[in-house]
Amino acid sequence: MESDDRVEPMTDRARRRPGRPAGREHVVDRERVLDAAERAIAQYGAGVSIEAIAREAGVTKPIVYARVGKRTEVSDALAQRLADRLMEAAAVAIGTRRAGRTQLAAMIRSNLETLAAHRELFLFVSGGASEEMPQRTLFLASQSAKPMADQIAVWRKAAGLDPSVAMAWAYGLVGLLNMASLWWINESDLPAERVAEQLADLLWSGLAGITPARPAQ
Amino acid sequence: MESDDRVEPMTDRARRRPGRPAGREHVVDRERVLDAAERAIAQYGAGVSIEAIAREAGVTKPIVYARVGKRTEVSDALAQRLADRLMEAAAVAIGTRRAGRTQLAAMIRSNLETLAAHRELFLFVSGGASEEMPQRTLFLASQSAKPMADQIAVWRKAAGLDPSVAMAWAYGLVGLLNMASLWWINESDLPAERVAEQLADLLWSGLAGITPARPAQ
DNA sequence: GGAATATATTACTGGCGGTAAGTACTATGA
DNA sequence: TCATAGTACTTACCGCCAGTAATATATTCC
Repeated sequence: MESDDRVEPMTDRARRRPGRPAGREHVVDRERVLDAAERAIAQYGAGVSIEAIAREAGVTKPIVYARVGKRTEVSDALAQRLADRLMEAAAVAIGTRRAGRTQLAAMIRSNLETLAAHRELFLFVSGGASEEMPQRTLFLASQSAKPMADQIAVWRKAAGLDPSVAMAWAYGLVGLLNMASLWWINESDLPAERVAEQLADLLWSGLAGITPARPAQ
Repeated sequence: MESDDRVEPMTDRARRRPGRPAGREHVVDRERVLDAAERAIAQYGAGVSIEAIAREAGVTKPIVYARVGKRTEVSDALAQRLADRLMEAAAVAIGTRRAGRTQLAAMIRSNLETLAAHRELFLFVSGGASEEMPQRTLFLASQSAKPMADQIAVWRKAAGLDPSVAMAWAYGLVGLLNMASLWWINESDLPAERVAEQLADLLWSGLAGITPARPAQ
């Protein structure tokens, strides 16, 4: 409700006249636009408009299209950033730990906390909607799943087991982490560490222990 | 460019004049609108417009709003239907099998096949976008996760184990099934049975066996 | 028969994604 | 140095769609 004096198509500060600006470089490059997109998403939520992203970057809408592309392309670029951040955080969390249950729990926890820290970005990226959702969701997931699948295949081979499960497992694990994170972020007040332990229990030991193991039921 | 004779706002067949129609019942009820929504989604994809849904139902847009509500409410109602269908299919697939790995694989397979059969509906429901995505995705997930969590808690208690893992596990499992299904539907040509076996391996026995680490296992 | 009510359609508003048209600065060649 | 081409912005616009208001016709109640 504030500052609605007339139509103000550009950002309040830094109004620019039409035409080429004085200087020889782009006024903002692709990375700056994406930075601005992240800020705008953090501020306005996942439904943020391209116009708002442009305003945050200090330019107008067509510049966003020129530097990055249409909405889905913005989303893909940010998905890449988010996936990189997840992998990086996981690497840090894993640290020097030996592979095993403890390492797994650390990885899950870092995933929970990283997604929580980039909550709206996560939603923007996974909420593209439109016709082509499947490709986009899978694209996002594949950023994390592909490397994971490689590692799984290596381990399985080393253990003398069938490595062809790698893709299904990797996508499944990514889905598990995403959904559990979404749930934890929105509806749970347990500490990240505890949820990570619970999920590590499931993933490390499996469900085998939970059924009555006896007759009946 | 064909058939652009005037504005033709209603469906081609069954044009209706404005005003209350002759008869005392609603011309279509809520369930019919939702049926039409499913057909329209199957035909036009997840990005289908409300107008197209109305047309498929043989009515106009405001009727959809009167019977069901806005787009997110249509999506929620269909999410409920899809969740019911998943549970029902799972119950049939499980049949009389005893709880165990085989039962788990049957359940996963039914999930894969049911989602594949309702591919576009699945995408419509999980692709709402907008500001309130988290609540909506979780709402959808919770339809499946809540009953699953109850069952897990029962089993864990019966086994003398901590039942507080139930929620995290249930949401995680739903996420795993959804993502793996999405991957399988779009990118894999393995038979459903094989993927179900692979995922059952993971969920039943866990990851414990895969690390090279030691003779652990 | 006429007022009140119920049930539909048509018409409109607002906003947004995406693009075309217009404007101002820079670079290049005579 | 000046004209011409090219570049990098802005404004203006189009089309589509979600959601709602205004309107038209049928039924019900007195």
